[in-house]
Amino acid sequence: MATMRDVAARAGVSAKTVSRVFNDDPHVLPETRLHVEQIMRDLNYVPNVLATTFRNGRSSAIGVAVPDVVDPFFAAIARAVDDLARSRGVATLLTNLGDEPGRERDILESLLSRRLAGLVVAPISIDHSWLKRWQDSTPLVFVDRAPVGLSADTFTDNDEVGGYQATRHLIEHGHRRIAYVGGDLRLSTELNRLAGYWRAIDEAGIEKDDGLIKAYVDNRASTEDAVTRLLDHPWRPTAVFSSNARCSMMLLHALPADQLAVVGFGDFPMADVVRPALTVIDQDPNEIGRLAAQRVFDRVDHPKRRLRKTNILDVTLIERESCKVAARS
Amino acid sequence: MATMRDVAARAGVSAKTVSRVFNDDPHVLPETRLHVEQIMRDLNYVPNVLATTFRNGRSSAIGVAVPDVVDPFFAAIARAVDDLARSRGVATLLTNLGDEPGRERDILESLLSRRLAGLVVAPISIDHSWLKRWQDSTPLVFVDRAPVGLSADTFTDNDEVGGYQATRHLIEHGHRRIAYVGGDLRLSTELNRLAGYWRAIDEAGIEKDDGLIKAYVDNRASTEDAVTRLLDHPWRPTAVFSSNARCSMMLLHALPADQLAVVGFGDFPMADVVRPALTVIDQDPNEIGRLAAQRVFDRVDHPKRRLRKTNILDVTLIERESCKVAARS
DNA sequence: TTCAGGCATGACACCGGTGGCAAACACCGG
DNA sequence: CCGGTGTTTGCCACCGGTGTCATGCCTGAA
Repeated sequence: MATMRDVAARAGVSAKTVSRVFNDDPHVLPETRLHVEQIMRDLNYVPNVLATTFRNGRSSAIGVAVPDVVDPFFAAIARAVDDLARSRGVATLLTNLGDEPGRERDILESLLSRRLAGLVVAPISIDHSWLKRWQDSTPLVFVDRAPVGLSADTFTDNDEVGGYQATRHLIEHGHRRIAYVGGDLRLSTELNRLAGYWRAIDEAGIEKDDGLIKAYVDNRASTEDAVTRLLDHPWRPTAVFSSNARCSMMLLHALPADQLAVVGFGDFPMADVVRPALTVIDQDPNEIGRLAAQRVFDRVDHPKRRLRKTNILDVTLIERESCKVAARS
Repeated sequence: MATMRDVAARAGVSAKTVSRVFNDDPHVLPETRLHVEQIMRDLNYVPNVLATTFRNGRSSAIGVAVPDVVDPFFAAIARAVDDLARSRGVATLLTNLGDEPGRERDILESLLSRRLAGLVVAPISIDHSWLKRWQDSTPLVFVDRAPVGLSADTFTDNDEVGGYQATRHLIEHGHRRIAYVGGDLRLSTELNRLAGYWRAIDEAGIEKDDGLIKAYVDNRASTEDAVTRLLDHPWRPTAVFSSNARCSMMLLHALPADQLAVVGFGDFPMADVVRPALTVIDQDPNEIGRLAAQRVFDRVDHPKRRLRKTNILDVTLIERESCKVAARS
């Protein structure tokens, strides 16, 4: 690993001159430049990014932290951020947050202490007040879920409206007994989607039944359990609103075909290929990622420009077939 | 952003003592320790990881570079690496390589110049000789595809055998006209799967027909084109071997239902839910990721231990239904 | 001839944590 | 009371680029 000083010594110049050559500083004699460039090639010189980053206190890379890259929704967000960053010649460093809210802080702080140019995060915990001290040095952009105890740039979907649309759509197809299957209700996304569900139920004058609400469904076992209970319910539902893509995918595994009408929150690969093709509320993760990355760069380029912090994106219902399963009584 | 020296000044000790407190050095008086810890809390001190990394020339994080995190196969590898690293308290930094082989070097070098503890890479280019100079300073582990022009730890699937098994399986179901649909044939994985295909075809005494080979299928348009051409083929195939999960997923979109029997290389979410459920060669990306991460740590812990570099993992056929579509003539 | 001004180049400090070594002090047995 | 040992703490240099300022040289107008 040759250093700048190694190159300098060989070339018979100072380290600073090598630095200038590398950074295309015009104040270098063409012949000096050529000579130094030759030596750099000879020694396979690669600058130590760490030293530069350390010196000026800021890296050019941006960070992305999502709950789980295996989830196609988050993978798409990460990919969109990467695409935009790449077009600006900036590297992207992606990290999994996992499913333990307690570890979120450690993971994010480990990213932040690398002095990244900015951070896009889809949070899993419910307290972000500790991030305050990082805010003035690093642009933070939240996606999917809003921060708690912190004011920061946020791009979320209109979860309440999505939940409402999905449920409303099932009601319009003649369903009155509509179940809700979702994940962790401490998360704002889940809570808002459930709120939208209740609003649609309420508006249609349907009697509320907590027995149809299956939350904290997040693995195969709990999904099967929820499905069994729903099908055994004394007044069995004819339709289900699945509140996230993970649940939808697991439901498709666990649910006997054509038993219940389904509308899912969040599109995913193959949702249009399964039979019946799944009707979904589409979230457009690419757009979220793109906007979040754009915002990071806006904040980097114009530190004091005032921008709307809270941004709620519209969701759209993609009608396929799963909503059309008959509402047998 | 308080530094160690800020803490030291406030606590009336030297920076070194603060460093010792932070690193649980036993040679600190308990009362000194308590006092310094108090000041650290007061000032919200967070150590600059960059400085430490820079100082000792090595970070504790490991890097993962894959073609595309949206591809569930690579996402699963990344996730498995992350899981193992996490259990050792090591951070993982994930990066997309994208689909331009020419950019691979820049992206990897940008990762490597961050002086990571190790790098797991699923490469997209066909020349890795330039990585030689990094090898003695950073453990490199290749997954999915072997490096070209470089000897390094490698964990790949037995692509040739997988291609053979898939094709053989279709032959056993009575098919004689079997098409191949795959991606970029410059990649060793694709090439080996095709080789396995040819071996099975050959062994069964089936006449070779290059018209049934559709390579470089990598987006929706080229998939539809390939399907159209295959169905219009004078001697139309009755089955398809799809050489990667991406292709399989696109084929499921483009292929009219029940027209052709299909066996795909690589399982993916929903492959068992679509109708007919897709028969696949299963690659177990979790195992690959786990082994690769394990190898990185082995290399870090025991720099001179001798280990088998080339590791080829067995693949297994998961029989579902798509292979059973009748071989109509 | 002289001095201002432009240009190529170099010396040096600095970013922040830490290894190596020495200093300061306590304590012990002889 | 002394040398030796051990413990706590501090000083200094270092990692590798780069910002700042200084130096030396050359050109051209006064």
